[in-house]
Amino acid sequence: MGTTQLESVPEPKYWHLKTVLTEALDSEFSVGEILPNERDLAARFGVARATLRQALEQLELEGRLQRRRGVGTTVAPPRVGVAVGTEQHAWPGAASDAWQPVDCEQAAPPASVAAALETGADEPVHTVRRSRMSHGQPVATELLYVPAASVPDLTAIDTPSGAARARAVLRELQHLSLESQDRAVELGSARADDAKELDRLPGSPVLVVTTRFFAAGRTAALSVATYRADTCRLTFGDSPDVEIHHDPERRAS
Amino acid sequence: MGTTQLESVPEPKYWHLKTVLTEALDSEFSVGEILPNERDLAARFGVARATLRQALEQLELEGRLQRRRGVGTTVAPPRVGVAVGTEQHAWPGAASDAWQPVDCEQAAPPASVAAALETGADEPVHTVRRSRMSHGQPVATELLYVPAASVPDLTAIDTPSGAARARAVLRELQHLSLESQDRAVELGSARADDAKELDRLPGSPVLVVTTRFFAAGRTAALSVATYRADTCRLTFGDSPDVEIHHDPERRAS
DNA sequence: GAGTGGTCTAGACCACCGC
DNA sequence: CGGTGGTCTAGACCACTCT
Repeated sequence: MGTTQLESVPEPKYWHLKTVLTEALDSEFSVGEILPNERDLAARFGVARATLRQALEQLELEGRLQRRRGVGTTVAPPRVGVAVGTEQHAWPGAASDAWQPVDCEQAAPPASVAAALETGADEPVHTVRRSRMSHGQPVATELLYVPAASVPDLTAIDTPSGAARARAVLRELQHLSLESQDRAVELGSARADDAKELDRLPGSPVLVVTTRFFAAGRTAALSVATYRADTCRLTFGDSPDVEIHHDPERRAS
Repeated sequence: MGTTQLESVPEPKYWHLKTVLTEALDSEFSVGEILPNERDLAARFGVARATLRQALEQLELEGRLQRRRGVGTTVAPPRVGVAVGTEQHAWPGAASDAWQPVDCEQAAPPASVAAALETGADEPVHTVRRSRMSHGQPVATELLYVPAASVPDLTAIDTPSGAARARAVLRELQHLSLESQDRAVELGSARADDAKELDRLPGSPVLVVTTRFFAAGRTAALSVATYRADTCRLTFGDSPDVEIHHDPERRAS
């Protein structure tokens, strides 16, 4: 008797808040517009600031909002499509692949990288840093690991430093014939240095694209690219210029 | 004078906590082991429970931990590689593509889907639900939108319902010749129904893979697949069986 | 300096699981 | 039922940006 519990599954406040805010964003706000600050918003919805923030966090994760400390919260533009699968059967650095060489150092790679390269822990590896821009904003950073054995003609003498050295490594790489490659995408959180370069806070969600390049029966290079998950949609198709804008958090059909 | 601020950039507590916990996971714990509960852990580290949870949340996002309400926190196994790019030039449903038909209904799709299908809002669309398992665990759910025009021989009469109807739609799809396809990956948060099927809470981070199938100069089908971001690594390469286990949050080199 | 988002606290209660 | 993680509160202070 009595307890006709139609409210048996009360959805969390932050979830409901997110729904309300999503609808407001769709109907009442335009891209770039700044929202009221968190204290005001929380008061307006009658919740604690922490609860409001939980909703904002998810909306930022979904690419709907952009928050910047000291500035405010703004409505984010639709995610940019970033082509990741077009350079099939081409070495990194070939014919302008949207990446910009930044730096290069020869050092022992992390253990996980050494394992993937199937190389000894003592074998020297060139570590090339590159970055990628889109619409004037940095969208990705990359660490490209190239075993010294893959670029035998490159001596320590004739490689100056910094970007020039990075370009030299990439140039040497073109001499090998690429047999195949291998890609994987997973979710990660930004390291401190990547976060700085991507203009985000450490720990921000990122899409990590790991690519292995095979040549001469070996893993000739390994690329670990870190894309901003909030602003990027990685495209793999034959026509990378399309814009779908599918809502990652869509309402029930 | 005095203030020789070598501590000028104090890293947040939760960040430091995460580092400590990561190292502990690497050295002192094995897969499947259960951690102390959050209240004990927080007390042990001398922080508030909310602060500890912030660290745990990131570790779960990175696939290092698995938390389940009412049960506890356990050390997660390495992410499973899930092949996403092998069915090149093949229709969904062809020759066992790891997906299992669940359901099918004929309804008006969300606006964003209708736009991607370049179909009128009034044109009927078959919506096939499928799910994907790996290692006995559900890893993905999919909504496959097939405009009625793509499967003209399928009448409402001879399609029973549920999984059988889903299979019928997939079977009819094979009659078209697939011209090309298009893929995109982005971060999203799980809808309530997807979350339930993936054994996660609503809002959990997911990788949304949107695939468009082209035939006869049209978009003949649209697939929106939702993968658990904490447990999955999407693989696109020619050899999907490899295991890299690259640490998404790796320490400085 | 004023205003923003980011971090942190010490509590409370709830929803869920397994015994 | 007891124990777990999930939600929520009402504060406080900090780091940052802009003016």
